[in-house]
Amino acid sequence: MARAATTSDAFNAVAEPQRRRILMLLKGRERPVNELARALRITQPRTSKHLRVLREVGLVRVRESGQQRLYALDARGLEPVHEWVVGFEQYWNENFERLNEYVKKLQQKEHTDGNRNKH
Amino acid sequence: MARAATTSDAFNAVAEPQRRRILMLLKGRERPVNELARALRITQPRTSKHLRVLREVGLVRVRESGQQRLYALDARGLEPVHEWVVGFEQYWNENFERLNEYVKKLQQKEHTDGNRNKH
DNA sequence: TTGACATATGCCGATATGGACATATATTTC
DNA sequence: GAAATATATGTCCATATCGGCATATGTCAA
Repeated sequence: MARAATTSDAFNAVAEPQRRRILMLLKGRERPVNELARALRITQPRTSKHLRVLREVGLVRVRESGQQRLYALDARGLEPVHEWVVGFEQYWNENFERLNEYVKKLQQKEHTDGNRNKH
Repeated sequence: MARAATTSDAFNAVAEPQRRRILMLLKGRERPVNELARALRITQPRTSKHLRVLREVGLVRVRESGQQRLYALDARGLEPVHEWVVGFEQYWNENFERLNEYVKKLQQKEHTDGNRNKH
């Protein structure tokens, strides 16, 4: 078996930088494929393929509008990613606090040493 | 060019389910490789390889302890992922609100129709 | 030194990837 | 119907992936 398919879940889908950019471009308003391709400066087929992945994991919806297909963000699929990563928020904050404490200790130590030298 | 290397950034690193589990197991306390392998029910070499990826993107730190190598979580690398996905939080909430509005409109319409039928 | 234990790495195989290109499909316009 | 436009898809390529297995490396203990 190789790597899990990108189409398997949102985690894999957003691992691709271009796809992350597509999702960001779709914030607020829906857009046709060509507009996305131009904005990303990538070919139209490539854009369509990224959109297909995003469609398959449910991060975008399509709407036919004449000749065009308008893609819209459906951010709900990002909730699992959000939940997962939020579960780590305390840990990087905690690390930050530990670092602060460490720096304080260092400063205290320096202070003590300085005093020792004076005696 | 093929798919972006998993070692390139945190987004790719956490796209792998086993690696996400490793990070979750490392919440709170550091663990040696074999313990992780047993917990995940995967082979030790596979575990070591996942840990290597996590090490290279800076999501874990290693500490030698005699025969063992203790891996510890370094969650700071998850901050970019957090920031990115938080930027979409409003959108799934917004969708939720839109759904609510839609339901309200439906109820209003039903109410109006009900009244119309009465006349 | 030898052996037991813990971990990392190298190689192989099957597969999925992202990109480029050509082309199929669908819609609008003339 | 034919041309123009918008999009999707199929094929080919180079490469990276994850997994298994064997094995190298490193550490401790007798």
